[in-house]
Amino acid sequence: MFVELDLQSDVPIYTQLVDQIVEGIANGGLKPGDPLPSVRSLAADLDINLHTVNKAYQQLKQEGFLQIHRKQGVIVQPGEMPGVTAEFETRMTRQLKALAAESAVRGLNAEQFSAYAERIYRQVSTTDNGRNQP
Amino acid sequence: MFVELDLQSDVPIYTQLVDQIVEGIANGGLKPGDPLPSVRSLAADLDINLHTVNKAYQQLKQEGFLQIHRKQGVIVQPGEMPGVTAEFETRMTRQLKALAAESAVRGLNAEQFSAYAERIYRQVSTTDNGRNQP
Amino acid sequence: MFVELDLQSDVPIYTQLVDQIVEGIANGGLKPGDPLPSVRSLAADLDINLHTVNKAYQQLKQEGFLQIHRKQGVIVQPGEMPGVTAEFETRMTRQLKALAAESAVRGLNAEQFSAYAERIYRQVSTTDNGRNQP
Amino acid sequence: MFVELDLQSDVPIYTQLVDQIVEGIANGGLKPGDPLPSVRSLAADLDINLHTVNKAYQQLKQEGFLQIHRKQGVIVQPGEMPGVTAEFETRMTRQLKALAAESAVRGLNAEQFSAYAERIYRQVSTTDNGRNQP
DNA sequence: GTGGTCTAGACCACG
DNA sequence: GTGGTCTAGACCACT
Repeated sequence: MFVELDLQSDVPIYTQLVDQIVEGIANGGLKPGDPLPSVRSLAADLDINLHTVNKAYQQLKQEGFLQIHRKQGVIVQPGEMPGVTAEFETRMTRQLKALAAESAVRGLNAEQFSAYAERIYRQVSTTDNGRNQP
Repeated sequence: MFVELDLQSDVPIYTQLVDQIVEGIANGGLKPGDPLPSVRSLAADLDINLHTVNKAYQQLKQEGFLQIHRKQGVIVQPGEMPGVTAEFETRMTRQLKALAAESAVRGLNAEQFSAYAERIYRQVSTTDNGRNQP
Repeated sequence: MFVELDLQSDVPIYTQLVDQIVEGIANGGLKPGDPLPSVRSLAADLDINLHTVNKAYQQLKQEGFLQIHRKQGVIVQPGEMPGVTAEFETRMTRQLKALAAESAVRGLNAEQFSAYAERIYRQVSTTDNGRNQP
Repeated sequence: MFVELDLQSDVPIYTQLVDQIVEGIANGGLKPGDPLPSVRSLAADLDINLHTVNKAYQQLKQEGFLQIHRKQGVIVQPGEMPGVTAEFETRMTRQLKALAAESAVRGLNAEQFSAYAERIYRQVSTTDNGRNQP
């Protein structure tokens, strides 16, 4: 598994898991329809609690990135991924606002900030999922 | 006071307070050397506990954005603000990574993402603090 | 628990706690990776408030001497301890300066002062942490 | 006046004042019998509160470093300075213990620690008051 | 059961 | 009147 957890981070483990699965989808490591490990096996692999993995999966299902079937197990949402929802936009705006403000105070200008954001994006999403072309 | 809190949010109150004060500095509403309300008066204003305000102030002091004096109370760091530290870069990278990945999955491309970031920056930092020019 | 507090002292309880935990690390009573009591149990043991214990733990975490995990609780920083930082040097210099000056006025000469310092050091750091050898 | 205060330090102003006067005595800038500014004039000079200066003077008088006369004003203790009292030894031991422990944890060995202490001593007490000879 | 957060109310040191 | 410290008690997120 490609997941790396930092158990001593202040970021909850299930959140780290969510983030890394989303990253996996973004960089093409996980493609629509791909299977994910079962809750039990992933928990065993990562040596964390079942509930923690389950919570991450449930959140990803709730947001439409995963499907959870009783028999087949867990798979990456086949077909269309959810687009930019109002909820996501609110969340992203709130977080970017805080980052942008702190960046500004620390001396980064608008260009530097957006260039930084773009660089991170390109690191995270090296491969293309086929619909993010200009 | 210009602070608006969302007591229902899952973002801790003291974090919201920290963010909004940083925003205040970024947009010029708070200038270096400006006084901030005492913990007691701000707590009363916002109808929250003084310890919550204190926690926010302490964090901002710790990061070098505020100074806390015995008698004069709390003021915005006069002179130079702290620059881009390693901790800040780590934190910003981690958060941007998650946002960028989710944005990519939801269909935003690199240009859209960085343009969004830049737009937020310009909203937050309308006035200029004098050193963020190209 | 090896902690002894003087509730009458003008030294804050959380500071005494911080000092004694650092001492514990210095004399080998606490080794890297060792667990510390939970805030609640230590507070109960010492008959003080859990917030006071928490404040001490947070400060030690902040300085890099402890790690605070979600579930496992609190452990002594495994691996490398933080070295001599600029802040520490500033703090130590300030305190030693005051002590040295008063010692001089009270009739101790340089050799006596440094011998006293060395004696205290050897009392405090009886065992060896493996890297303080000449 | 040779006093320099850091108003944004967490060290109380009166303590800084006490320390600097003791330093003045240690380095010979202030000799036994020398007059000190009146409470009023020193407070005016340093732009601090009368009470603050008074508190520092009272503490120094209490410890036997100053004499305060109604008419003549304040003078450095003429004749013999107080020696090493039990109270001072307790205080010095407590502070050195904490410093030594933290130094040990941060990787300084006994020699480095005592050498550091000696170096500070010699900075502070360049001139000799005539009785600190070996 | 752990730490994280918040509240309420109190006393003290500082200036 | 200010922040610093401490207590008591509560709810919540995480595991």
